Amino acid sequence: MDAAKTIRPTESELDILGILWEKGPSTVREVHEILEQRKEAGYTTTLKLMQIMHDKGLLSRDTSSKTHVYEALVSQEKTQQQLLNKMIDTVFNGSASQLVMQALGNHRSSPEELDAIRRYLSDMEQKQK
Amino acid sequence: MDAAKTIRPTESELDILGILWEKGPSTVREVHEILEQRKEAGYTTTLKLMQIMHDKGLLSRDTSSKTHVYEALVSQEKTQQQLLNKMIDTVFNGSASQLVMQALGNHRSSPEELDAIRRYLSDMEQKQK
DNA sequence: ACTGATGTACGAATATCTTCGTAAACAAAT
DNA sequence: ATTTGTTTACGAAGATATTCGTACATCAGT
Repeated sequence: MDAAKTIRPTESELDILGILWEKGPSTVREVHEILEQRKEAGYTTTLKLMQIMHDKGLLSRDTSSKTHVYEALVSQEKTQQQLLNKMIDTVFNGSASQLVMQALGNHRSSPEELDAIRRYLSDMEQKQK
Repeated sequence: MDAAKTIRPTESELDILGILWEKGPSTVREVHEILEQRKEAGYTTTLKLMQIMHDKGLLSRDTSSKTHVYEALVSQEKTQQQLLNKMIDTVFNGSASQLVMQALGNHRSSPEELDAIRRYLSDMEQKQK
């Protein structure tokens, strides 16, 4: 199956990846400052975590200046797919549409978002014909 | 925030919950037999896991006969919501629609499923008016 | 040169998850 | 009654993840 390695970030790693995807390349302090707003965390904890992620190949690191700059090496899209598929399989009885409806009902999206989804569905319909 | 306890099943626990949601109340052996088809697992491992889940309050247990019968105590819907929200927050930049489109593109759903989603969207539109 | 602030490296303690061996209880079959 | 197979209970080892203290390096301001 996946000769391309499976991406399995832990919870904490995902938190950090999320920040890096949004902010782009960042220092430990920048990541930490955002992380702190969401959860209790010591600075060295964040540092260690990011070092481990670098060891695992999840992050790249630019050490040219004293303060290192980290960047996500795994793509957000691949990770999303990976997690979605796993979730659909185990929690949604294999049905993607079940997941979709749950997601829409839940977090009620803005009208703009719903429109985007409608357009997306129309496109898919076109292509099927 | 969530005075109602947060549900945080582990990976393995989710596998078992998935089976119990689908099959309903089951014995360890029944669960194990299905689990085995998907992954390497020893019987006592499954047993232990289910005992732990019972301790945690994730499963109920009927011990009236020698062979105990377990049942999921956490609802599939609540768990789905919980996991979805977490995922939307960390991996999808807080955008439910981004998740939805990724899910639809991915696992391409059957025409019937897509129709169901369209109907669902129309319903939402109605209610907004 | 000293001080304080900020950074990395490292190691280790803690917590959590996962796996399984072994023992004891029990029932069915011989 | 003894054996065989199935079950639960228990404990502990092994794996993995998380947290943080401490030491050392570096730089800016005094």
